[in-house]
Amino acid sequence: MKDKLKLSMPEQDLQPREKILLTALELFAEQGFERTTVRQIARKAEVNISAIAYYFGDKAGLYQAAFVEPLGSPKDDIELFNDPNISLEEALQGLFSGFTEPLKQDKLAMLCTRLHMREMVEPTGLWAQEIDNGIAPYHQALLVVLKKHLYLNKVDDDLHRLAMCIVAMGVHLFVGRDVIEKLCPKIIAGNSGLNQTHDRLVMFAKSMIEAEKNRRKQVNV
Amino acid sequence: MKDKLKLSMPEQDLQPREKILLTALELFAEQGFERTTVRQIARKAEVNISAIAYYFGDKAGLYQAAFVEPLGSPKDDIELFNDPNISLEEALQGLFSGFTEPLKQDKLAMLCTRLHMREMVEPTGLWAQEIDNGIAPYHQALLVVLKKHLYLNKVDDDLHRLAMCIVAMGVHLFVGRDVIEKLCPKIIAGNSGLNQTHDRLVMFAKSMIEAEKNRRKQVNV
DNA sequence: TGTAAATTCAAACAAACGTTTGAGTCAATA
DNA sequence: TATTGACTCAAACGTTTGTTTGAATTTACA
Repeated sequence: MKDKLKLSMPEQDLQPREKILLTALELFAEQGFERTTVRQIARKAEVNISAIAYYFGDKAGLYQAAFVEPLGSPKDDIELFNDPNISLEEALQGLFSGFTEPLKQDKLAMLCTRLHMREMVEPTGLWAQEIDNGIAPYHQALLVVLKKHLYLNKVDDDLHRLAMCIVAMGVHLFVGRDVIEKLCPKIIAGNSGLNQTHDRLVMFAKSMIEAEKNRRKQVNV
Repeated sequence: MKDKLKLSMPEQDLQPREKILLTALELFAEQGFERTTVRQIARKAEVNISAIAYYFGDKAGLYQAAFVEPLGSPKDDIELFNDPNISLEEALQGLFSGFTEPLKQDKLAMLCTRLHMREMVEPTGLWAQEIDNGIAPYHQALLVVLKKHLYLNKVDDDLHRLAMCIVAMGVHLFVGRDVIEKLCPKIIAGNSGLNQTHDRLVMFAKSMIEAEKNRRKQVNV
């Protein structure tokens, strides 16, 4: 196992390997895999091109490392949902924190999230792995919480629709970032604005769940 | 002005220019600008490479043409919102139809929408133009409808948040397509499934608007 | 200090990219 | 038939891409 990556972001006095990794993470997250060249990474990281091959084999290996290494496994977050005593409010708080917290201060977390979101739209090949290990368990955990709070005994398509719409609001904070920054930047800029956005997401999610509950009540009469 | 592009999708017996344009639209929409090569387009369209330069100047010109030509201006859709007599229900129906209808049968409309959504995540340079001409007016029109139905006299950040969350659900049908197809494909496959998704989106949006209305009521006591 | 491994470096590599060339083909017109 | 303009084609262009090379340099350890 490699040493745990230093989480401090001042990108100076880092070991070459870490400097490359963080620079690559930033460029991949901002520009995507194709638009980012190894020369650009090497230049910005102030290392020789061949250092990339030396440490990571090739560009794809670097991408994979940037994708996997900086963040630990997301299982901790998922266990949050598995707690049977968790309230709906708490579950939603935790869910959306995964989207809003990275936008606050932690540049590393933000870049990691951005990269993972990008993989959703621009699959590079790690996608199949990511959807199985990262997204699907999350979706399943959310389904379990929703199923419980709607008093259902099986997951149906409409529950999938509800889960998808709830997650969509969080995803959009990253996917639609450029648009948001142009149209209403304040809602993702600064801690207070983000906290307020977080509260609204929770509120909206709760209202959607309530609406779905009512719809099912009406259908079952 | 060029002749209007034929909207029929059987890609045979088309003029070379149209064949290139439709093939490029498909590949750009599926793979993005960078991953799509002019050779790939030429091969799939069964034309010589240099035909692309002949008809469109260069790759960027072809992309621009594929981005702009197939769809007319979206002003018709926006005028839908400007009707002062429109109900909230109708406005939301119209809004989400813009996302669900292209997924039904119309392959051309679906590719166009996908390409425009992709531009949001992977800006190529047309982005600034698209956000000004395509997205911003839409967002503004939605804000007007929401403002009216919440009885507000000015647009504030929380109204932006509401609008963003509503739009996010529609956008996610395209941005998260691959994920959806893996986790719950039925909600975007087939007309009946899409119709049901459409109805849920409207219902969720209405519940979010209601929640926001109640929140403001509580704040103002 | 001496030796071997680890790391860095400038340079070159083949392949793929977008683009251009110039001869060639075809249909229409005079 | 001769000529023009629209269009097609195989081939080559110059760049940039990711990758590799092999010698230099630094580091670690006996």
